[in-house]
Amino acid sequence: MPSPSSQIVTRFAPSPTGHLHVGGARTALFCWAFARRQGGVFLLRIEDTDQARSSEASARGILEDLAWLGINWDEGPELRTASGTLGGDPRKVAPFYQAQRLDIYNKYIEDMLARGLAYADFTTPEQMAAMRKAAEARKETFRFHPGDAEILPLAEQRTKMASGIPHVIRFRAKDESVSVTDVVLGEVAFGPGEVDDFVLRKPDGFPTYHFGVVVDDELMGVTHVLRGQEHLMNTPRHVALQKALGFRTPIYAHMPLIFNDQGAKMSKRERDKVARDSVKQAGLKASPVPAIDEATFTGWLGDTKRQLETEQLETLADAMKLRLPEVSVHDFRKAGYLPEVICNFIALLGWNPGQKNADGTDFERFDMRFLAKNFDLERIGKTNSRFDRNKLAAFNKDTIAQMSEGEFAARFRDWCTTFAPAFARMADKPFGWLCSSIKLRTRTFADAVKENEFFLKTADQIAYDPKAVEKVLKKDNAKGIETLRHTREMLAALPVYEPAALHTAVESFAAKLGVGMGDIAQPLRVAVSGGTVTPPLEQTLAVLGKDEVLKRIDRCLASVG
RNA sequence: GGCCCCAUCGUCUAGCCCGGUCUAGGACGCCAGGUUCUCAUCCUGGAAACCGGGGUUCGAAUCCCCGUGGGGUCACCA
Repeated sequence: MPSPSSQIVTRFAPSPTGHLHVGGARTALFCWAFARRQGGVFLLRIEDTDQARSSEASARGILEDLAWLGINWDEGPELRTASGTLGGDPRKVAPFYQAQRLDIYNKYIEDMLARGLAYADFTTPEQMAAMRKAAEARKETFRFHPGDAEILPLAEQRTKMASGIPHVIRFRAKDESVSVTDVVLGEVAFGPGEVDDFVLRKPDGFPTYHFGVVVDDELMGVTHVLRGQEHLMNTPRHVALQKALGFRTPIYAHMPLIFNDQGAKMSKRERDKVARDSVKQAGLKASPVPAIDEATFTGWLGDTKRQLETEQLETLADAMKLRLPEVSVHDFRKAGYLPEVICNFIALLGWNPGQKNADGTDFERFDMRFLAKNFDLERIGKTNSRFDRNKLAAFNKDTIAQMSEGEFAARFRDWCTTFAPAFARMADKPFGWLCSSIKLRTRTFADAVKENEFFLKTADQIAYDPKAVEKVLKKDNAKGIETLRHTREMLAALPVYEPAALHTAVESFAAKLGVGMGDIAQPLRVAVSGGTVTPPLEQTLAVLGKDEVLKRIDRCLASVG
């Protein structure tokens, strides 16, 4: 057992303003993996200092997404899961919600005020904006750093604060250069004046991100800060603050960023864009779903900057049978990606194990245990990467293909329970047949459901694809229809509707007619599904059952022939 | 624009730190062929990259400089 002082502590500190993003998930994963590898502690802290945007619901959602991914935190808010409770406070460093730590921050503010490390600033937002604009007009970078003479004496600051005048508390920055040591990037130097008198406490009494992070990381004993490179420019501020307060400086590791396929930042906006574009293409003038009111809809349609609520957007997409690009962990879950695959894939975005398989191919398929055993900071790359959904899907497909049929059926059913209840209601036997027939052709659960919707329709809901009808049934003097008629008789006489029996029946029937399997199968496919693509014939027929198969053939014969 | 980071196939990357074994390897995708009742799987083959320019060196994808390109960041948001 390492002594407490040598134990490493990592932390993931999301702000609860929405769903967990894949970038955030990767940060959490790396923090988790590093802590595991080092035998340390992985802590979760909720940075809910933006009162307007934070919500308990999204904090909860983030906890659940992390738990689903298998990124288990040792300390932090508690969450009960099927396999136990996550989180807790063995070292007594709670609370883990920053909004509950205001007293702590204020104590440090008091101290800094008294020591002249910080000061109350009564500049109004309007004045700030004007100064910023003036600096811009002079083509200068705006930095708030008044001369000593412009800062009120402490006694005067206190009087004004006591009288209730809105103010912020600012850090009094020193005019010196700051050097940041980063495990990934190396030494990064920032010249004097780069750190300005940034805000520590907002007018509402809540700490800013910078202040909360520095105080909490110190108090919670965080030794390693792993975060995205978008935070690099914040680091000199944090280091300056730590110095002023006499805190330790943790070891920093800034990770490369993750972009979408277009090379832009992955954001919810992409989803709005896809939905908006297809609404426009469909020429819709009003919302097809009641969940979105008139004004919201037209406003959103006309303004590319506007976003719909997550719920609204999803309802709209469902109604239009649209597939939105996934950006949050929840999106991927809903689309039917496996949590272990997501972890494997995002781990590869910016890190790789640097090992080869026996056949010389790169070793890139690994599980959480492997990460917990082998993850290191040294192999984190420096270059930003694009999130390739194609490759993710390929990983997902391969993982599914390697599952046993039993495992696939269980996990698919489990997913269907929440995301495709109609499939979850299927009886065990047909569901099993369906699963064994689609396992090798399933990329995601959502795709599987979409491709196999015809199973759950009623005979009269089947829409026949005109091209398929022409090619398979009507061509060559309706040869297909003729074959279908004969096949119907054979199938009507068949007592057992199970894959093996159906297979022999169809095969020997084809032999009897002196035709190939395809000549029998294709007309049947069209009759039973409306199209030319279905899982293997015997399973398709078995899943549907005798009554349904005959009903569908009859209807097809009646409406096509 | 200031500051900062980065740069190998379309994409993710190995190799770079400790120059030669790199006619630069793998994966996803793509193309062609084969197996097959459709689709898919599976098998075989293929096209595909060291951003540019200077150095250093016998020798550079690997080290240095400049250029170019991309990205991040400049909040009383985190």
